[in-house]
Amino acid sequence: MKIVTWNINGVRARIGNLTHWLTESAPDIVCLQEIKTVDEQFPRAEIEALGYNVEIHGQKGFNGVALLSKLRFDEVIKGLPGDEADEQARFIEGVFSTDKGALRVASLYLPNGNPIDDEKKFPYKLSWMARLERWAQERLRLEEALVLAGDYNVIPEPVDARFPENWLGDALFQPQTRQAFRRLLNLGFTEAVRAVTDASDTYTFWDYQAGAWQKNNGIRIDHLLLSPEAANRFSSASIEKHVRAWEKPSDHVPVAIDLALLPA
DNA sequence: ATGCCTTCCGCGGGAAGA
Repeated sequence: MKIVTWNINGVRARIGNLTHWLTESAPDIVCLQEIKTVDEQFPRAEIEALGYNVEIHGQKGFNGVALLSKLRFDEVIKGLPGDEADEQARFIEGVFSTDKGALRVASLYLPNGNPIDDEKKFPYKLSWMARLERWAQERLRLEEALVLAGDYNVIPEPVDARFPENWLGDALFQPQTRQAFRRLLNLGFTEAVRAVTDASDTYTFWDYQAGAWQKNNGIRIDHLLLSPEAANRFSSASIEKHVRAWEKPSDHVPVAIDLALLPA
C-alpha cells in the first residue's frame, strides 16, 4: 500500500498537477496540506472521478488539510486536540481496514513559527508540537499501524538542508523545534526516509525565490512517522522530486512510502 | 536574512509562507 504526503500549496491552483500526479503515481492514500480552501470549494469531483474517497478539513484562504483514499474511511477525525481556541485547520486523521487490522493515517500541517521573535508565532509552533506529542502518545497505546505524515516545518538535522547555516535563525531549525521533533520520534516512531537512507540531498522543499530549485537549495521538512506496527510493514520510501520541475509546481514535492498492507 | 515568488482574498495591495 502506497501512502504519500504532499504540501500542494493551493489545491485549486494545482488541480491539474494533482490529477496528473494521482494518475502517474497511483497512491492508495494521500495526505495533502495547504489546500488553502474551504471544504465547499475543494475540487472533489475531479479527484473522486479517479476513484478516491475525499475527506477535507479546510479553511478560508490558508492552511487546510485533506485525505484522499482508495480505501473507504471507517472513521474521520478533524482537528488536533488540546486547545479549543485554536481555529487553524492543520490536522485530519482517517482510519481504514486492512488485511492486518486497522490502519490510521494523519495529515498534518505543523505551524511555520516565523519570525522567532514574534510574540505569538513561535510559541504557537511549540505548543502545537506539544499537543501533537500528547496526541501521539495516546494513539500509540492503540498499537495500530499509524502513519503520521505531513509538512512538519522541521529541519531535523544539518544534513537536511543544503545550507544549514542559512537556517540558524529560522523557526524550522531552532534547537527547541528540533528537540520537540526528537521527543516525538522517541515515543517510538520510525522516520521513514531516514530509515532507508542517510544521504544528503534528500530534500522535499525548494523555495520559489532566488532560483532555489535550479541551485538545489533545498530542505527536508516533509516527513512520515511510523508506529512500530507500521514500521514492521515498511519496505521503501521515495521523494518524487521530478514533480518540482513541472509547470506551476508546488514548492514541496510528494514523499511516498510503501507498507505491506492490503485493503480489507 | 529577507521577501528575489506564489497563493489567497477580492479588486488593491496585504497576509502568509519557510
